[in-house]
Amino acid sequence: MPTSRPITRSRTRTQASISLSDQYDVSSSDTSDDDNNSDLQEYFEEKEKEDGFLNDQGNRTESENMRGKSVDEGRMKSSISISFKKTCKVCKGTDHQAGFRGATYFDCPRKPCFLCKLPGHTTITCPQRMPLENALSAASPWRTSKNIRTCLDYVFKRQLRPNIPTIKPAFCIPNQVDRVLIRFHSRRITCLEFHPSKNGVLLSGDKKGQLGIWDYTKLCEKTIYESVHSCILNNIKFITKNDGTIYTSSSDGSVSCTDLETGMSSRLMDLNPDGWNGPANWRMIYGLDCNQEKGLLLAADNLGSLYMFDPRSNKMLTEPLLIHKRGSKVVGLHCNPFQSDILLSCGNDHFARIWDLRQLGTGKSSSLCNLQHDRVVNSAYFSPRTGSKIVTTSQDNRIRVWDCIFRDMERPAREIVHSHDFNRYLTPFRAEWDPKDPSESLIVIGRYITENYDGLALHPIDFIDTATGQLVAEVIEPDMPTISSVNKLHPVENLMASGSSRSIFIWKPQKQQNLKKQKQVDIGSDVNEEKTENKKKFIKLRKK
DNA sequence: ATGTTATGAGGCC
DNA sequence: TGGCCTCCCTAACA
Repeated sequence: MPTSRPITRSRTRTQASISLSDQYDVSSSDTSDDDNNSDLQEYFEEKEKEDGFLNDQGNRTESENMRGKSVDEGRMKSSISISFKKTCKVCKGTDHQAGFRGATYFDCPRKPCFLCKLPGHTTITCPQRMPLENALSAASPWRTSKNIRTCLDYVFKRQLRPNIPTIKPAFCIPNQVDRVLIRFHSRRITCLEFHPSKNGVLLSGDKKGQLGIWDYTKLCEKTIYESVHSCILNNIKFITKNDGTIYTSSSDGSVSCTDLETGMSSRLMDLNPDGWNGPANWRMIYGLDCNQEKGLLLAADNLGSLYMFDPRSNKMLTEPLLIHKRGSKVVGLHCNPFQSDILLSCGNDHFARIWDLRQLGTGKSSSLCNLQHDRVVNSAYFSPRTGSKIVTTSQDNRIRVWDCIFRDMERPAREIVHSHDFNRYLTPFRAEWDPKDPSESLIVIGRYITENYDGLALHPIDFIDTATGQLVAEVIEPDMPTISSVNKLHPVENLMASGSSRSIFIWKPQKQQNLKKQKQVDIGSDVNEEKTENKKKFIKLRKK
């Protein structure tokens, strides 16, 4: 049985960079799995091949099931009296097993596809699983509705048309790890933000409410402020670019203002002034954004309400306004970069909604537009330059793009199937625009399911061209086996910061970009190895 | 090495 | 509406 191959990819690095693979011997492989292989395991392998578990469709016919069962039982009876058949952890069936085989994950064939949610196949054969070379087939075609509805036309139409370039420049992908802060935070990272004016400063928040400040141009200059919040730090925002003050929101129900130099923070707003009165009464703030023109802060809580206040006078401007279904969490807020009175919100009620702040205060609290999704909307963002497009990330494993917010909003212009449907314990995935792309079409988002790269199970960071639905690049790092759900592109430089578990990675473009996926499906190898080799090494390294 | 646990949303009654 | 159960590629720590 072949063992996993060592990492052979060569990479150039800067002097200051940290490379995990420099710190351990990648060619010395862990041993041991082969010896433990029981007859039973071999039998399961054989049977899977016989039964066509690995067939094209990933389906099993009824007769095959029956046949498998009887052979199975016959064998078990002949050897032992107590049945200890291995069952599928998903459906508890006994004739197959879901899970990793080497670096390739096999789904339970009896469940709908984990990627596109449709029955009849698994993720391995899913037609929506985007290969880099042939990605066009992955996205659904442009949709046009006959019912063209004009929305926000009065704001955008004239100003924006001339600003949209006709020639699309080549994308520049930061696909090579430049430097890393391993275990910088004590809990998983929940948000990242580049300082808008201080070069090389990256701010990060974690699940515990701690704020991290890292000058990545000087590797050693990093600070953690521990007492900014008491639980999940959800957002970091600036009101003025040259300010040394940041505004943060948290699941502790507060919005804080923190001085970056001193770490002194003050509460601007606290939805839980009486402390903990049980989970039913606890309020959390997930959405936060600022209206740059007016210098206002907008925050939204877990019960569907929006709060507007002036951070200078620390006065609430209006009563809390219900902008999503009562009792449902508002997950995100985003002010339009071109017209900051236009607000985009998204929430657990499966909607993203567009609002005009000028109409909110006058008691006319109906939204301009409601964008329906099939499940929870993790994020919704206006495009960074013109604000005329919207990208949303929903838990139904689809990224939706609305192309022109002053035209047809009935349906998204494009739906891209992409794996970001997570169960608990992860920071929600959010597709974000590349602020440097003049065509406003490139987005970045981490991927949940693994891909097999030269025998390594890795979670890539995907760059997708929303104009075509094409997967432009999938960025991986052999030393990063964890999921990178927080990804932030630098507003000016060709850099990306990504938060993966407790570590932060800074990525830069490779001189010669090699975007071709090095994929090897090694069905049948390393059958017993649940955790891949690189994962084990990463764990070892972190324990040092 | 293996078990535990942090936790959220959907679905059912 | 609320309580209870379930859940598929986690990650870190006992």
